[in-house]
This record gives sequence, C-alpha cells and structure tokens, in this order.
Amino acid sequence: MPARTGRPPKISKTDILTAAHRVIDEEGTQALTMRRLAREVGTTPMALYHHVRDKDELLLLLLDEYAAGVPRPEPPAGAGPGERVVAAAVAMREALTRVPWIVEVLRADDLMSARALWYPEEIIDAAVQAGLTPEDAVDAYRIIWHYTAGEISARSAAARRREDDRPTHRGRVFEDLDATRLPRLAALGPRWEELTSRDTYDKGIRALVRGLLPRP
Amino acid sequence: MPARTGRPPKISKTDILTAAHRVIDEEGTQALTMRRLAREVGTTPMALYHHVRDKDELLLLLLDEYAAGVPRPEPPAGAGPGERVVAAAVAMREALTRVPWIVEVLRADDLMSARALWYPEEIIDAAVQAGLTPEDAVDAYRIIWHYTAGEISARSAAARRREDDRPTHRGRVFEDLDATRLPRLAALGPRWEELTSRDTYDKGIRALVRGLLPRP
DNA sequence: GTGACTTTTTATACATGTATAGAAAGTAAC
DNA sequence: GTTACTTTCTATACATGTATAAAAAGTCAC
Repeated sequence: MPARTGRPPKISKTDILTAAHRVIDEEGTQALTMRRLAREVGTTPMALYHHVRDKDELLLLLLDEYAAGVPRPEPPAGAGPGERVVAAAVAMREALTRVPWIVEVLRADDLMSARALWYPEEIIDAAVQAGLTPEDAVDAYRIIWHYTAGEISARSAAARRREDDRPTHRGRVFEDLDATRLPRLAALGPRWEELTSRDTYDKGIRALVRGLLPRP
Repeated sequence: MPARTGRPPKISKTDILTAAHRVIDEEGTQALTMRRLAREVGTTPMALYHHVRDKDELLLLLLDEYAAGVPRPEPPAGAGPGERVVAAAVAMREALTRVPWIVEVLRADDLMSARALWYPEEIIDAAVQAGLTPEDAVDAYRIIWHYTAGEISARSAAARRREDDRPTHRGRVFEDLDATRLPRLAALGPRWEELTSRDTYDKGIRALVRGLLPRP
C-alpha cells in the first residue's frame, strides 16, 4: 500500500453519494444542488468537483448505485429470443422510469451505468440467438435504446406539463388546425389529448422486435 | 379596430424573433441568452417575458418559423403506405437535425410546432391507408416520434461528447467489463465505439414500419 | 383634468452550475 | 529543517434563467 502524497482528502466520493441519496430521499430531486450537497457533507461546493466531474456525472453515479440494487431477473423460461428482448426492454424502461432524475442523465449520456449493463447484454444476446450477426444485434439494441430513451423523455415532459397549469403553446396550436391541409389531425383533434396519453411502449417494442428480428 | 388600452408596447414578438434569428445566425445558439436578446431589441431582459412565456417557448417559436421555411415535399409517386411513412419520418428527422437548438425543444415539449404538423399528418394518413384504425395510426405516429426524438437526442449527446475531450465516465466503464457476466459486451467492447457511431435511423424506422403496419 | 384600470416595461434579487486562482496540508529528497 | 512537488480544498466571481414588485404610459368614465 504505497503512501499517497498530497493533501489528505476530507471527503470521499462515497460521502458525496451517500449524502446525495439522503437529500433526494428526504426532500426530492430538486433539492439536490451542489451547494446543498456541499453543506451536507461539510465542505464547499467546489470541493465536490474534485470527486465528480460535474453534476451530470454525479447523477450518473447515483443511477449506477441504484442499478446495483435492482436484481437481474432470469429471462422467462422457455421464451423465444423475441420475447427475451421484449422482457429485457420492458424491464429496462420500468427500472429507469423509477429514477426521478433520469431525464438529466439521458441528456448527458446515451449509455447506461456499469451495473445496468445487463440490459444491453441480454438484448444483444437474445438478438444473436435469434440469428442476427453481432453487428446487427448492436444496431438492434441501439434502436431499442433510442426508442426507450425517447419514450421516457416524452413521458416526463408530459408529466411536467400536467403539473404546470400555465397555458401551453401546444394547446393553442391544436385548437385551430387547418382542416383542409391537415384533415387527419383536424379530425382527431378533440381526442388528441386522450389518444396521446396512452402508454404505447409495449406496442412499440413489439413492433421493433417483429421488424428487427428474422421471422421465426 | 378597437383601441387598445394599457401602456403601448415598445417591442413585439416579431421584433424578438427577428433579433433572435440574427443572433443565432451570426454567433450561434450559445450566444442566444435572454440578456443578449434584450440588448439586441433594446429593452430589459424581463420585458421579453411579456411576449414569450420562457426561453423554451421562444425556441419553440423559432422552430415554428424555421418549419415554415421547409417546403412540404410531395410523397414519392406510386409509393405504398409503408414507404410514405418512411419518407415522412426520414424527412422529419432530417429537418429537425438541422436545428441546432432542437434538443432544448425536445426536452420542453413532445409535439412539433404548428407549421411542422404535416409530418404527423402524413404519417397518420399513410398508416390509415395501410389499414390501421385512426387510433392505431396515432399510436404508430407516437411510437415513431419517440424513436425519432430519442435518436436525435442521443446523436446530439454523442456529438457533444466528441467535442469535449475530458475523459468520460463512459470510457472507464467499458474498459473493465466482467467477461463472465457480460460476455457479449466484453467481446464487442473494443469495437463498441465504432459500432455505435453508425447511423441506424433508417434501419430503425423500417423495422418499425414493418412491425406496425399490416403485412401488405 | 381626475381617478380607476390595464398593459407593458424596469429594477432588483435570487438560485444555480461551475471557472479560476491560490491557499493548505501532506510526502519525498536532500 | 528546507525545498520541491502533489493533491485537495477554499474563496471569489461570473453567466444564466427568471421571480417579484413597482413604476410608467396609455385609455376610459365622469
């Protein structure tokens, strides 16, 4: 154990993560600011930046810790490759949906944390079992990931919109549609809010699997 | 023409949008701050907030203006419904990719601006032509939209990562993969960067169309 | 004109992420 | 011990979006 040189650290990455968890658990995501976190661990805000690169990385580390706590379920027994992909994607989306700050992480990085990597592993493996080349299997995974990330983002934006009662641009747009140029939308207009509040993730994933994997 | 009451406005929404365009054209998106914009139109920052709700709405209005300038292409002659959907989705993604601030807009709202609505119109119409019910056609559009938004976000995040030469969390994660638990990823590891830099949007859209529309 | 009312603009303030510069606190060589 | 070097921490500062309160500038009824 070689003695380390330099000023001995007062705080560790673990301290930071623990404190961050505490703050989020007790007061929610929006209470997690760098200043607040610094106070919580007993330092100055900028000291945190020696342990994490920026706030986005902090969130990614939190996500990783969270992922470590999610058990890796066994793929359903006797399931075909297609069903394995669907099951993994659905589990991935569900796990991510539970993370309140997930949107920030999605914006920052397109890949999951180390301990969440079994999702891509499972999806890619199942795709290869179904007959895809490894390259095609990676493509399939990325396509599924893009779809999943987009769906999560959109859902979160919709939820924010619902909380916020200020009148939205969106509403105005849909009120006066040109029925000549946009007949379908005009016809659907009144039902738009209802139609677009349905959960279509599964439907999309199944369509993707049908379209990506070779016909059995 | 009823005379308006209240203090007469010094600036209009049009002034703001014009100035915003000028700033973006001349100095790029990151130069567009509320303070800068206020200086440009000759007011105080907060005066802008009487004409736009917040910066996100401003960007949405800019997107709408931009969309007005993109001509609505005729669907390819003699194309089947599936090809029409693909063409519309590809055009939508391409148009949005050209808007540098698109990521902010995607985060704020899941729907496009008024003058960009022909994309969903075209997709929904083609889906109905293919035999879907209007409800299923809306679902199909939303699924395609989620996929598209996710892909654009991921691409933009990847581009930012490339510009930034600071070492990324992502890199470290992929260096030490547990080959026992994650054999596929470990095998692909060295090629991951290359494999995930490919453009798979078309492939995904075609898979979605295959999976969503009834077999012809 | 005067006072009530409305709309728009201004001034000020705050919270946030983080850049930058340098101080503090240790080890290692001599 | 003194000096050089390294790592971590602190202080200060800035740019940003936007909340809040009040001021300004008009119309209208009388």
